[in-house]
Amino acid sequence: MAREIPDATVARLPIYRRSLVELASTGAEMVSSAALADLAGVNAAKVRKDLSYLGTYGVRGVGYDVKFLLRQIGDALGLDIETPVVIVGMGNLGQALAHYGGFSSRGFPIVALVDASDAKVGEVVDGITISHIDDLAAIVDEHAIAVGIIATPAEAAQAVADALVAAGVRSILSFAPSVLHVPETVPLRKVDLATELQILGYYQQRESPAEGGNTDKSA
Amino acid sequence: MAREIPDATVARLPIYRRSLVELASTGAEMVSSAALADLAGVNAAKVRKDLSYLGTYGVRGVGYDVKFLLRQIGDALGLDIETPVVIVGMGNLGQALAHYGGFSSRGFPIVALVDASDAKVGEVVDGITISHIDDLAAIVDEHAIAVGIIATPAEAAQAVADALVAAGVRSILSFAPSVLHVPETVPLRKVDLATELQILGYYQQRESPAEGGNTDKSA
DNA sequence: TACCGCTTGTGCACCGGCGCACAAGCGCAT
DNA sequence: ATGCGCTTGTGCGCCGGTGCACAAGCGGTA
Repeated sequence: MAREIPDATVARLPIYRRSLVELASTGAEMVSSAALADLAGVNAAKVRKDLSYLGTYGVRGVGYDVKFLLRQIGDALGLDIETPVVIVGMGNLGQALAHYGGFSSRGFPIVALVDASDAKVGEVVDGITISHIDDLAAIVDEHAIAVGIIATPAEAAQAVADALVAAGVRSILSFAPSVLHVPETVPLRKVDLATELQILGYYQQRESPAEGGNTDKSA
Repeated sequence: MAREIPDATVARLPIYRRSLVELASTGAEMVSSAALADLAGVNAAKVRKDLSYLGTYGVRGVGYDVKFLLRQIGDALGLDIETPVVIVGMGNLGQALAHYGGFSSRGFPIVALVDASDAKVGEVVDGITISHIDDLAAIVDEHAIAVGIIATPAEAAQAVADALVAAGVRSILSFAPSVLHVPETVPLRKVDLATELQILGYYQQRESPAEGGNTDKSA
């Protein structure tokens, strides 16, 4: 049960999952590591090794059971239950994220929106009324919110992160272009749009022979 | 001149840059690797080694010249000139990205917006009129666009990527949750919002003692 | 001029990840 | 029942990245 899954593998599991969902919708029952590797854009050996961390469920000479594998990956990622999310910061990005359907459809329903500006509080976005950040703790508690998304300007990000942690959120996804400090027990991931472009700039300028150095090197 | 900067270092340069801009605005002239490391949330030795790839510009016993370092990093990332960007896909995410000021302010002005839907074409977002995707090649040519941002649904992403490459875009940033294939000469980076949440799900479920396994492990 | 404190630059050992390549093993056909 | 083809599971060598720890070197002071 207490399997230790390497970070690199964890980062790929959602990709496999996506590919498997697609496969399942075509009616496929079984899939080989080579076929899955092709869909996910990675090496076949890597697929096999990654899946072996979930426990071994492949059948030699045949492949993997698509549905079973989907359940295994879902379990590993904790997707068996819905994980409520709050978005902090209702600027352009926050509003777009609120409208973005990809979260809810993948088990991360957005149940609350929060902003610091009185002008925004009370406004309704995508069916949810924006609350004031001062009420964050109560909101997190009420909806049993596990994940906080930070979509504020950089200056506010650390204070928001602190507030989210204090309110009991268990992990954080930040879009703010700043360094954040959170307790070790709170997983934190950062996505910085401008940084991504700057990285591209380097490789583009070099007429790069290689990929842009992403976490996953897949094409 | 033909310095080979490791991928991991390139990914950190924008972070350093951000920290240095902040520092410069406080009037600081010099900065030590330790101070910069603190701001950027990384190890001091790593900072020194990273900067050494730019050529050596630190002074022992003193530190680095903030302005000079900023220029060095800017040069390495190709930020000396503006890099025009086109956004493809004017759904929620595309519109948010169009409004997001962080791109233009960092040397990546958004000069064109494109969509496949006739309903959207002609609409004005953030001062730019949405064009039809069929005109992509002409638009890229006219504005000398170097970077394409894909903000379409997964199904359309590969076709858009192909069109961007054919139109002469030199690098691509994709937000579509799908695997994309592009020529080796075109740097590609991917950001998948739902994937990020799923990864968090794993660590959260494990009451992780570690960070979320980001590309950069900094706090 | 000589010394001292501070900071850079880097050699080195370690670690995680990658992917080749092969043995182990399943199922089907004969 | 036997054998064959196909696919998994993994050992192993390799490579990039990391960070400690130390020598090299600058500037200010006496």
